[in-house]
Amino acid sequence: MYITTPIYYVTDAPHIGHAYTTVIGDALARFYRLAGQETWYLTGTDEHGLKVARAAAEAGLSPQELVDDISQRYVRVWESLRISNDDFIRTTEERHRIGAKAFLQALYDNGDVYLAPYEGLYCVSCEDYYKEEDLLEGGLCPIHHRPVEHFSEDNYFFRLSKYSERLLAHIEANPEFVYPSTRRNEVIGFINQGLDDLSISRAQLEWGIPIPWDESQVTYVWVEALMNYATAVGYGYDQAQFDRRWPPTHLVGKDILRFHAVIWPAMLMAAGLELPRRVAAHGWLLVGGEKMSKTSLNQIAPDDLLGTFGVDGLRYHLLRDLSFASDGSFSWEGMVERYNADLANDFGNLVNRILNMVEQYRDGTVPARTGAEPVDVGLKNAAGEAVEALAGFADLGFNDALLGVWRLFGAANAYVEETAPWKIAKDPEQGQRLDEVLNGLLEALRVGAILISPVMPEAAAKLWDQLALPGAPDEPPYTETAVFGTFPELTVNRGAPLFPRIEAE
RNA sequence: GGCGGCGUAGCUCAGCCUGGUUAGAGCGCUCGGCUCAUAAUCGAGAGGUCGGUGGUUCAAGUCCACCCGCCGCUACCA
Repeated sequence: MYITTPIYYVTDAPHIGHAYTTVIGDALARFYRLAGQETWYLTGTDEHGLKVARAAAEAGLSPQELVDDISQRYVRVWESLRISNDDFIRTTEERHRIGAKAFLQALYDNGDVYLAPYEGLYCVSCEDYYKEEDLLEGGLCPIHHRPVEHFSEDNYFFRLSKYSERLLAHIEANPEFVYPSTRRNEVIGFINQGLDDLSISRAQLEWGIPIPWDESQVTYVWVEALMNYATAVGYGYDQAQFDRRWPPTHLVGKDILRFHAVIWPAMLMAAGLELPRRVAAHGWLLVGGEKMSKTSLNQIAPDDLLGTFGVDGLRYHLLRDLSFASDGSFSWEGMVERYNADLANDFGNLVNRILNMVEQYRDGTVPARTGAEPVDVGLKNAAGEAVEALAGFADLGFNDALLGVWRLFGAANAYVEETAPWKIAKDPEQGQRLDEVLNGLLEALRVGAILISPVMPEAAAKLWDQLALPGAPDEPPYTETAVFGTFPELTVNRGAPLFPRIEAE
């Protein structure tokens, strides 16, 4: 399973919106690995184009210096969020340059590229094109209130129009190709209104990848950026790797769906490559709540949240409180509520109370069940259902799947109440029953650690350590390791609470 | 304007495609229990004219029409 995020444009510092996409991809990638599937997770940075060149000039840096700096920031943020990407592609890398040129050449050789004048209304101040209807009265630039110029240069065009029918046919034949269905409708509507050919080169720009057959032009940044998904896995220089990884599953924000669901597939058709398995577009992260409404999404850096919620708290919130397909609101209050209710109370406290009882009543060591005693089926069933719920990750149903996993913790808490170990512990004749109860609870924690590992790798690992289990919670396949059985006789070591409660100010 | 979507408990949402027991979940709230635990946990409960009107049907949150409110897409700003 080859999973990609968009490559992020380096004029933007990493913010919570980038983190949302990347955390989703990470949870998905970790899920597939946990399921035992070979998985390759790619993210990276998009580093060419006019805006970068301009930003570098403003900062008094060379473009390369600028992109080196910003791309490193992304690398560091993903490390701090425990993103498990297998590769990080930068479009200024040689492998991308080689691959992109090969890709362009393939389009050219297929007869899908031609030279034609690119005309438009151009504002010199903006250094940008406008459409007639976007201008103010009298043909003035809406930003600078200056007359725009009619501008024309020869560019290479990709015959996008040629692929309308085939794109529609593919989308019709593959209902899962564009997800969710409302976005699929938008894409179909867009194609139906007719596709124009796409300008894929720029003559007045140096910071980019030259057109292979005409080095006086560089590739239009969007077109070049899309190719990263192919060049990162060997296109044009390592066919064996490419064959092994392709095709990808693309995770994108709804704002860039069209590039991934129309332009990119058409390019792939022209290059003779298999289309992506799926292009999944998630909704926006809207900023609500008092503390954050004063600032914009762009200014919320993931670091601002890690101090209070921790990596796992942030990751859990992004996956549990938001629904992939629709927009969701992101608020400090919402995060605190969710953290306290699910992580501190339901889960963290469960871990703490169980380990505490094991230490108090059994000095940290509970004998393994012999198998002769009846296992309490309710707890075992709850674990089985939680394992089934996790499969929802494959359909991007993270919030529902997590709700399902949390039912196991609810069942374990209820089981504690029902069995009341603190009472049994006072009765020497019920020693065996106490062992059985505690063993079942430890086993529930062991299963839980496995199931949360795609979302909360840190907490999963800590819990695993506290349980003194060998190996790691994320060893595949979970469909076998997470089967509820007997917890081995180990001496647990209760650590600090996994999720200390956050007190409201 | 065209195309598409949404409006269900205080909050966030599921259910609607394939009409049919007392409309569900999580959080919040109220009451009760418990005391191993991070004032955590367990149980019970309150709370909804399912945006409005009309229609189809033995039966509509669920299908149809219209209306009101909100939102998305309608190409080259990563």
